Amino acid sequence: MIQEAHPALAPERRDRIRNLVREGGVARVEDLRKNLNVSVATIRRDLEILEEEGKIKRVHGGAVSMESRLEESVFDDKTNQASKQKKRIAEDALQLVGQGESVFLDGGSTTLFLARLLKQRTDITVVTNSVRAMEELADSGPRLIFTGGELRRISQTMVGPLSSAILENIRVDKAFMGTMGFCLKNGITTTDPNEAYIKRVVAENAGQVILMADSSKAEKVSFARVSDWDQVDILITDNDIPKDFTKTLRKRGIKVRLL
Amino acid sequence: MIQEAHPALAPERRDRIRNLVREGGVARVEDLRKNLNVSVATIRRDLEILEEEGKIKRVHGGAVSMESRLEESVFDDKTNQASKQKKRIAEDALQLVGQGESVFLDGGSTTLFLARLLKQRTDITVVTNSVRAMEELADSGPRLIFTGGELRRISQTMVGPLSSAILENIRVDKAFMGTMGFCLKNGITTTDPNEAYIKRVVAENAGQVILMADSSKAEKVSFARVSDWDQVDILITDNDIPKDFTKTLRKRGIKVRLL
DNA sequence: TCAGAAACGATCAAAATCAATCGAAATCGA
DNA sequence: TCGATTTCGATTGATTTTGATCGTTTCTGA
Repeated sequence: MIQEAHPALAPERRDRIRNLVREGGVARVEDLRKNLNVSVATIRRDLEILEEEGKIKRVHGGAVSMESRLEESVFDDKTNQASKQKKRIAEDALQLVGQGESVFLDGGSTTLFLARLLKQRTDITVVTNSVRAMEELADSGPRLIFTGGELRRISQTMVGPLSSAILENIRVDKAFMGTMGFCLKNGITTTDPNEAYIKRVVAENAGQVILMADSSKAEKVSFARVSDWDQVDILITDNDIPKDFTKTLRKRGIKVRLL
Repeated sequence: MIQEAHPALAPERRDRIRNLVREGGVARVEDLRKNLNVSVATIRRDLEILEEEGKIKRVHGGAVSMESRLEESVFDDKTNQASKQKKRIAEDALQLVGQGESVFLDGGSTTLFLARLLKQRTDITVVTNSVRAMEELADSGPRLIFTGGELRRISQTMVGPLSSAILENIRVDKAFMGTMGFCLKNGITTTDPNEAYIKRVVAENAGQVILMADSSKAEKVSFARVSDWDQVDILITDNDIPKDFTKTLRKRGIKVRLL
């Protein structure tokens, strides 16, 4: 084991605490102590400071993160089976992103996982209307273009006519989309007409449209229609999807990737 | 001991320190000493100088870079005198925001304070190109329109032609702007031409332009010219600004609010 | 509700780091 | 070359940070 030459500098240590708390959503004092190799007293003092700065909130036994709504999803994700599915889908989607390409990410938890994976890829350009995806990539990562527009708080995405103003001016190689529901008869549907409209505009200006949706979304129909299947090039989903569903789509010329 | 050809020249050494600190985000005195082969006293003196120049921030045991990520923690340093000033300016600016108005906030620490205060105001519309301001208002608060465009990471703002595409389509009652420098002769200046361009577009489409800048920015000239004084309607600054500066501006029809 | 366990805050002493000072060495200008 | 000035390194006392201890508070399960 490498003997730690010097203890970490105080701000450095606090930064690490902050990240640990944020990544896990919560962190115990004891875990932080082991992780950073300092006494609990130091951890407590640091937590006190971070609380004053509003970065975390102390609770008995540890601290919870106050930053980035983004992470709260990860929080209830850990145990959640569906999010493991989403993560696998995102990992598969990552392989479709070629060198130097430009990609669009819409707002949704599945594409958010993909955003996280794309952080390493500085060779590409990411276009998104998702606040969370942007936050994920704000510090470092690929070239980032944000659509702007009016904030729809419930989904943390940018929507409306102003958004499409930018979208109409750009063209992406691949558009990665989530959805609330997809079925053979009604195509792709989602909850909000504004969201649907944005997705439609993007799809029209994309080289390929890649739909990322786990099988729980299959045969679900939501309120607002996004598009028909002929707009979709690739569907990434999991094995629990009905066999004949896959067959029909493939017959229509859509590539289906099962995980 | 190895015969060092020449001990590094002082400015050369400081440059190396600055790079080491920036690369690592942080650096401890002891490591710098070993690295540069000088005494700790010298390192300390150098750090002192670099801190005065604003390149780094000293902390117990070393220094953290002001030119990167960890800057953020310094950013909302409550004890910092300059940020108190900025807060006061923001509080004054808040009083200028009328019922139901639409306002623009640019990217800068002063306007960020204002964003924080505007969180309570659900009656207004906020337009911004600042990621941080958006994050501040993402959860709740006023109607929020984000300009979009390409992310400029160093300032965490949206810039470029795509940004102006949206900006040209909207009109705000009041535009609140920060700046890097302002002087009587050269008007308003900032570091980046892209930023400057956005500010200029906004100013043209705003009912009133309100400049928020503490007195330390007075008579400073930066690289990129934003606009002349005739674009500005109100300047909010503090009492340390030279008397004749105020007088001249008022003569030119600009309202100056001193705090 | 109560008792044991865990976590907490306050306090103090040790260690690390810092600021101030002084003298030596290098540099500069005449 | 000489004196002045600046830069550097070493020493010392002051300050800050850290870890350990101990009494108190909070949580948990019976």
